[in-house]
Amino acid sequence: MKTMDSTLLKDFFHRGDRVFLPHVSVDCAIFGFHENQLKVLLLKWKDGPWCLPGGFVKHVESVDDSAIRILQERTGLDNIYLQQFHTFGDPNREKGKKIPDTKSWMNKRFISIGYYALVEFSKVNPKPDILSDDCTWWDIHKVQELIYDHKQIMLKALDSLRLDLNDHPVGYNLLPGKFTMPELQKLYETILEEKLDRRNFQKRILALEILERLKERKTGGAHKAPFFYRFDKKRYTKALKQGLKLSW
Amino acid sequence: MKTMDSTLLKDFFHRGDRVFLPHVSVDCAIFGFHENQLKVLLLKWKDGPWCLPGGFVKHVESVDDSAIRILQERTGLDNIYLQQFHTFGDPNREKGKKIPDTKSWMNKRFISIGYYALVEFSKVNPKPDILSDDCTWWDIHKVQELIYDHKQIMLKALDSLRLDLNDHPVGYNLLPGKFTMPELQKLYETILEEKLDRRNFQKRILALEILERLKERKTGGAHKAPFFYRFDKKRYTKALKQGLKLSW
DNA sequence: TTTCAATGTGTAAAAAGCACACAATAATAT
DNA sequence: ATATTATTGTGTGCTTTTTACACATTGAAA
Repeated sequence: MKTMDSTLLKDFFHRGDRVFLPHVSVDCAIFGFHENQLKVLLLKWKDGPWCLPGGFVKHVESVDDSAIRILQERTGLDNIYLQQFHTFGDPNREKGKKIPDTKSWMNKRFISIGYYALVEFSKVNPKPDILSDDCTWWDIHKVQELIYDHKQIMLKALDSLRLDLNDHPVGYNLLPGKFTMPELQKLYETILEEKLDRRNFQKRILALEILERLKERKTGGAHKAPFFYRFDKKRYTKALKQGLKLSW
Repeated sequence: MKTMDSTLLKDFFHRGDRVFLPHVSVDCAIFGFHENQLKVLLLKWKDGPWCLPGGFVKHVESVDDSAIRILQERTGLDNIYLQQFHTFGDPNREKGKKIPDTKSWMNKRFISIGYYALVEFSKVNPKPDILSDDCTWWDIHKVQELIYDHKQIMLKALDSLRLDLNDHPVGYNLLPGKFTMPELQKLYETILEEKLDRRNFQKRILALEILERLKERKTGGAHKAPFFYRFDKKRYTKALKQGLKLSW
């Protein structure tokens, strides 16, 4: 196994540019929601720093498809909510880059196309890539130094997510199939980093007419049992397409 | 002159990739406002179709700087309002591409980073590039077929501009130093493709507190002379930075 | 059975958005 | 000169949305 890995790796560094476009990469900020906190999926390079999951664009592959492939490989999920948000093109963005093979295509300058993804935390099966030996969730507030400009990319992804909250509903991609109103509110509060009024939040969200209240209540916690809700997939999709007019 | 041009051109096709990154291009939708219409600056390839002004990224140049350079070359202007809005990465986006030199780097697949720019129409000095023989303003509604996916890029730029109207003021970059309220309103109406109520528009815009009314009025037209206004640069810049909360 | 903390629901006040009317005026026509 | 006309400047009441806040209900725990 180890031999195969290192053969693969050597080949990748040596002539990866036969498969992938040189100078172009894709980086993904994958967000999940767990225990009332927004999490981001990070990789740890073998004997190196943490970074965002990323990869390269095949010669006959759209950039969107590259992102989809990368996400599939790291999370095991298809059909992920995905948004391209910015392309990072500073020639010094990979300061400190040091690939063993100095002549490798990998040692060249890369422009990176940033995507953010929203996934259901519990469904993700984190898997490291060929360059890394760890792949785990981090609380977004506990993320320290990341490689290159990845911290900046992550923060811009978060900003974009916040802005998107103004014209897209987001819960469908981050919450389990059924959830309570307080849970949905916590999600919004976490993304916005702002406390919202419980009653007004409920009114606003229900006014979108994309939620369906179930007969079932969530029991187990102390205190009064809240109702479960689920998204009306059809109305939700419609709302996504035509855009909402919220303003948080 | 002709010889020098063709030498340059030949060199550009042959070994332009010594100067520029392969596979990466920048395309710009440059918008201006003239005679109550939104205009876009287009180039016409020698014996070919119309296209957006574009170019390539030098090996030691940020993508933003490439866009700034391209804009400078086409318009003669520095300090242009510039927004990166999307990166176009479909492998078939340049369908029908046919560069004479089949082995040229130019014949390879390109991923294009889209920017839109807002400029003061009257200050622009349109200049064709090495590949084109015409560079002129087009009414955005009269733009027909463009090369590759450039029409789609232009439309997405317009969409992005419309969205940006919700959190940025825009007039400063598109209007002359002093202008009347009806002129500013026409600009908004043109971008939004929607008629607005004169009185409510004025109230909303003035409430932003980024305008300064001058003593002077615009004379010459028939009927009552409207006041001139100008943007308070300081407040305008502040509003740009911190973002507005409009919703058109 | 009482207590506690969280949920479900409603209502009044404030703010923002919207529709609309009338007076003032600069050029033009008479 | 004078009247005409289209456009600008300004205000006001109505409607809708947002915001602030109160009270009854309820499931688990003490």
